[in-house]
Amino acid sequence: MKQAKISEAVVRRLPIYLQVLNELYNREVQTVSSQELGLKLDLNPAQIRKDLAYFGDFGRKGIGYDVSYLIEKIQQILKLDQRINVALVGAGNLGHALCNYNKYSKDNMKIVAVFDDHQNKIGTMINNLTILPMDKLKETVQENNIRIGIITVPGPEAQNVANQFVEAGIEGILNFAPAILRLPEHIRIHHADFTRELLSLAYYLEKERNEQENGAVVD
Amino acid sequence: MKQAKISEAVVRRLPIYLQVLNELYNREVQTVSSQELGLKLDLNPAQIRKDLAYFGDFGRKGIGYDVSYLIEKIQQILKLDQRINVALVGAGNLGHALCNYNKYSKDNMKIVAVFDDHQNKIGTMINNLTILPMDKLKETVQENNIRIGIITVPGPEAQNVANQFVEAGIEGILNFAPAILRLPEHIRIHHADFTRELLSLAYYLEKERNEQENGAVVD
DNA sequence: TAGATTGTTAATCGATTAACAATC
DNA sequence: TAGATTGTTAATCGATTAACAATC
Repeated sequence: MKQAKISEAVVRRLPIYLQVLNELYNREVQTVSSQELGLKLDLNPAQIRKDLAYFGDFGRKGIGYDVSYLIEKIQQILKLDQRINVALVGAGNLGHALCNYNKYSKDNMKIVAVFDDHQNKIGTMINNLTILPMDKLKETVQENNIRIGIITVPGPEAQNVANQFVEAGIEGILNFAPAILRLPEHIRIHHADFTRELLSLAYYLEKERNEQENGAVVD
Repeated sequence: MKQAKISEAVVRRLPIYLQVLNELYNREVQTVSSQELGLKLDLNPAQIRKDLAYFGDFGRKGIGYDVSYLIEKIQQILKLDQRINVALVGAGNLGHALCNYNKYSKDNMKIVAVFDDHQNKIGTMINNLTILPMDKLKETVQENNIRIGIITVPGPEAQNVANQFVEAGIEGILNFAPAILRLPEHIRIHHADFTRELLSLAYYLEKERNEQENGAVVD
């Protein structure tokens, strides 16, 4: 309802709610109940209600939630109602992919600057953005009110890039590099390192496809 | 120590341990304590010890953990000691990026087939892989013992691709598309949808302005 | 031996779920 | 009104952390 300490688990579910709500909106569904959302997302309806109730009374008893109203509210909570400028370092394939995503995004987060330190890339274009050299990072971040930095460089370079982002005054970092980063307390960092997801996925595979008698791990 | 129910939270930390251990290994560090790991990863040392103890007695009292031994053990736990073949659908920039990663990976997970349904892409190469049409998916998966599928197509196509993976007999899916997927119970799905990370990151911006510390708000 | 650090049990903390009065 | 569904409190479940005997 009011200000309580919102746990990270709750915040991480908000974008998921937003995703399914957008799908409903596109199908012109007006109203949805926590039960229906729970079914779609494999979540407990009570959890969904509780999550949303941290931020306000968005639903109507006996009715459910108005889809477009709830979308609007969650966008506000996630600060997507304000323009948030993003910079990206690392103009490889992954960097390209993220910049492309830009074009289709209808929310207010935009990659507004791309950096790389390879001479052959500097000055070339990704979509409508010119790739800039790293020594332009700080001034660009500051002049354009850039608040989030995305790192798509190889692992060993990631810490260095992160440091430069911090130095430039960024508030949050989204890191795609397979690396552990050390950052000051006040910088928020999220990881989008797909190797983590891929390796943990492997854990859940069946024991062995080829039935080759792996002795139980006992010593 | 033995077989207990391992929680997902534990499994998701294993790749992170592996990452930091690999860094230590590269710096030729022989031994590491849970305390040191905890410092690097911002995790409680007791948690790290407990996580590892689910799978065996890997450490030595008074000494710590042997880095290369622990790497080996975690790789076994994650099934990285066996070859795991992966297929990827969606040969865009993101697909390219993941295939490139392949080259540098020294573990046993490999993307061995790439699919796309755009005529202009079919037959062209990514690294050493020829892009195949979707109607070759099932036979390729089955003939090559492919167990994991990666989805890097646009959101609206993702469910369809997922269905085809399931049909082909895949065990797990890593989904990069911004979409909610419905899948049978027995299929493990992990999300690498960066929009989720990016939107939840936005939530944490601008903390400073909200810093007005109003104590216990009760009504 | 003295110091360090594990593996593990017990205590704490936090998150999820159930239940239900309020109410549309 | 009767049926549905919220917001919220209380109960449950699970995960994290502290503490410490065992031992290298």
